[in-house]
Amino acid sequence: MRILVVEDEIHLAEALVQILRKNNYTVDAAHDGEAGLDNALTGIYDLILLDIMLPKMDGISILKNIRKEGISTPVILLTAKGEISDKVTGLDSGADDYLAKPFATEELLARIRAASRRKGEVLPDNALKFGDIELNTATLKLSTVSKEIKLILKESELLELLITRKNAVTSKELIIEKLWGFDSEAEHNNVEVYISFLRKKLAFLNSSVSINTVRGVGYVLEVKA
Amino acid sequence: MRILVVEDEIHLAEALVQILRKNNYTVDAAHDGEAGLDNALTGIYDLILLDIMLPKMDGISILKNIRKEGISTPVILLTAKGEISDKVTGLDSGADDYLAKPFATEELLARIRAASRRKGEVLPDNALKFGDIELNTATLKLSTVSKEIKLILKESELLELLITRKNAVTSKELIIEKLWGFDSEAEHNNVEVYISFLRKKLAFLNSSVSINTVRGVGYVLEVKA
DNA sequence: ATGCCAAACCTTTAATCAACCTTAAAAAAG
DNA sequence: CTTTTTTAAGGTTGATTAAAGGTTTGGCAT
Repeated sequence: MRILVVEDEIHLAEALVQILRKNNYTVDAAHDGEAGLDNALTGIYDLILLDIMLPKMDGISILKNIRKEGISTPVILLTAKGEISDKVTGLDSGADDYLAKPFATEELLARIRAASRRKGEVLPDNALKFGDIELNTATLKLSTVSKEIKLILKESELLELLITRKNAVTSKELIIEKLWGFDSEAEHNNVEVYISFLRKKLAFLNSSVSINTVRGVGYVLEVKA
Repeated sequence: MRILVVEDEIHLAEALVQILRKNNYTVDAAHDGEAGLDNALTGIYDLILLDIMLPKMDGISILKNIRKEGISTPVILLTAKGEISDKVTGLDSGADDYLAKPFATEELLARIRAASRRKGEVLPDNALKFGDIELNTATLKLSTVSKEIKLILKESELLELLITRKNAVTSKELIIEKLWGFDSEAEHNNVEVYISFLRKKLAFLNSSVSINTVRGVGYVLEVKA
């Protein structure tokens, strides 16, 4: 269970990190909004503790941003005492919970347990989201809200790679290295075949996600308008 | 963007180098503390990944040393998992961030982006700017604030060359060498054709950037008033 | 200076070539 | 035997090259 703490007061941040580590969580900290957003966008976290007042980018903007990117990691907002409007805005923006500073350690831990429990009900582990699709790398099922289709292992691995690298163009060489191994005999055509398979399944799902070819460079995921 | 990796575990060091190169960073590696300090003191790096436990000289000493010399290159410390005291010491000594081993590739990249952004570098590594245009060499898209157009690979490579050499006149010979390779059969006319293609696309964008011909010498970018 | 010429350069298009796509079938794995 | 992976082949698309004709430039003779 990996937690991201986004808090600019170094003192409080360190305290949080220590408390959480002591309770067997893996913890990373970011001390301003931009760093927090960057970390959050990696999608590797199971929970985010997010201060609202932050340098460079406020917590609400971060929250909206990560939700827009399809990342559904539970977020607990840390609000200054009594800022009710903050709380409302936060929940509207996709927060799961809020916690007024100062707070008791036990309350924090309780809310974390609650948030992660809630998440477990909604989204299975190993689920990756991009646009309107969700890929479960454990069950190899690719789904939209209305449809679902089974992938085979290589298809899932390929799509997983493309989703985790959604901001970059992924070359066939990299794909071969990741799916077939460093010095395999696999040809470009192997990649093309699986790209073709995936496209067919995306079409079947009527997904707005498509795989874009950048000739001479590689492939990149795209959400059609 | 040039990164120095100081890490004594050859295996991890090599992995880091490969990952970073693949993400378009220029990377050098040092395998012990003294070599690391020497390299760091050159001041040519935009970022340093610094292991704490190193033969000959530990990472914290290196860090203090380069800060004492007035070098403000962002430093990300690589710490063994859970060594909080390391982290505190590290931050007190002038580190920008720390990363616990083992770490996810994406997290590493995110922290690098965050660190370089903090330093003032805003653009992703494969975005090049000149005048009112921005070229993304990964997606091959050329854009102004209002418009965007797709380039093909050779066009992008050519424009990239012109942008990186914006203060010099770039000869057709050099262009041929860079885009077609050392002893290719390519003619001057091949270059002229792609220059023509690029000019057409710049015109489409209504960009203030134009490609200036210096007769007998080569081409140079220019921003119209 | 003026006009002419040759060289350098520009632009467009058609043909060629390489990258990519798709499908089917063979081979391998389970 | 079924499912997955690999190989293979033909088709399609789009990039590259080559070629031709037009335009600009600068040198040079007048």
